[in-house]
Amino acid sequence: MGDVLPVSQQPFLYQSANWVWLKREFSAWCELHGYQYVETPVVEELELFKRTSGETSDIVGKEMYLVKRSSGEAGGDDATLALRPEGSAGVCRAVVEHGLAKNAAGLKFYYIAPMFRSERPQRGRYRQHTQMGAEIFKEASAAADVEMIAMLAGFYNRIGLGDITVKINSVGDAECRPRYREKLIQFLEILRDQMSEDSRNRMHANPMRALDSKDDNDKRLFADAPTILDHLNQDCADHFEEVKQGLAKLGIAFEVNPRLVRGLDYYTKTAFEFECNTLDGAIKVIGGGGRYDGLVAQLGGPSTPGVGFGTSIERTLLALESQKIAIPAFPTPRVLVAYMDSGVKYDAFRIAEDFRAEDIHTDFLYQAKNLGKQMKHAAEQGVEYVVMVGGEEWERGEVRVKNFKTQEQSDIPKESAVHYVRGRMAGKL
RNA sequence: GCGGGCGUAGCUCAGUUGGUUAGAGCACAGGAUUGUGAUUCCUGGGGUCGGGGGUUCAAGUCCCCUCGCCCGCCCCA
Repeated sequence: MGDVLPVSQQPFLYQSANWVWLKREFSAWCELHGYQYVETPVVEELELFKRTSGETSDIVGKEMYLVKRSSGEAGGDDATLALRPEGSAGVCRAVVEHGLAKNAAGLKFYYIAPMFRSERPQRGRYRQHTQMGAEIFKEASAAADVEMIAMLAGFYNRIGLGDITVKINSVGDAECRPRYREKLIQFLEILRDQMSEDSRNRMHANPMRALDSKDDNDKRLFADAPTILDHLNQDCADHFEEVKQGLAKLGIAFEVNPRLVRGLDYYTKTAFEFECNTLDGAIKVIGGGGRYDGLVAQLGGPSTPGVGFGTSIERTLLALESQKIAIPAFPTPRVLVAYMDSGVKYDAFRIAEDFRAEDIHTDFLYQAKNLGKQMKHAAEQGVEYVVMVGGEEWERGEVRVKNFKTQEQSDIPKESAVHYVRGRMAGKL
């Protein structure tokens, strides 16, 4: 990502008002569903990600930023730490470390946090991206999967994003997936010499991903490949069935894609992705997630089911931009308190504080040479009222209040200026 | 990680076969206008020409390296 600044010439993606708004919307939506905020460190033990994401995954294999310990620390110069490439592993680690899975039921967490992957950056794909995610622990029921999908769909809907396609799949579990995997490798072996080099390299490390090849010839070759959905055991099949039925009952449209695979090895049963059709192919996926029933146990905790999702702020903003969805700008001041000369500057300052104490967004210039400058500033900021301090009326204990829209102005006792303006503003509504 | 394109003022860009002190528009600041903004006129501040090295009497311009952004892959969010 680049610098996120309150500058209107910045690209939409990097305007800070957009970020503030999106994060607030997400927090509010999660809290409405009973999720509570968590934060975990950016830097974790490298081993955590190796163990959870899978040694053969691209993320661990070539996209992780490695961090050396300081030379004074035990462990010396070895790069045994890493910048987190994804969010779930750290949250699971915290759940295990604090024994959270042992006592509370229905743990529901959300987070908004930067993730790091060492790749060649391009539009919609950054070395640092910010993920908004949620996780549910200790819930094996398919209803939890349904809530995750419904919640993310509801979030996009809440922020006005349309043209979203929900794709779901089941990737099986530790029992049925290896069986399918063997069968798939057998199928691919026969085509070995005809497939693309990329697919040949992938077929043993991650055969399910090979099926997802973009090569036209591969697509044709793999058309009749066995699918995971035909090889699920009873438990996984029942679970998937309930997810589909649950989504249907909630009126959430979805497509089943038996070739959908996620980039991390720890997923079990449900996997899902959200595509935004107004974005280009490569960056269409703006969010995704799935179930990870083995993850907590893998980290040394009690056997604890979990399901989660993540969505990228960057891609979500690109999606909002592609649909020309207006995001509220930062609020601008409604009142400017101006002063005639520096002798009354702090009197004006105090009056500005009176307005702010009444929750009226009020501006004040620290060093204004003359009233003209302050008027110009008021115009640029689009304020509704200017309160002028100084001159004859100030001697009488009054301030001059100017309605910037109508040009009308009148002198008001200084202690009732706030109530005067507030009354006018309220009357206008 | 692989292949390609682009980096000149805050922004959009110009800059000839290498040749004085790198320009324009917009934006910004000051003044005309010391109790009232939008027009106009005048003046001004701003640049490591992405960075480093090389060739040359001379480099924004040519060569090499590097960083950043963008595009296509791999992969992902």
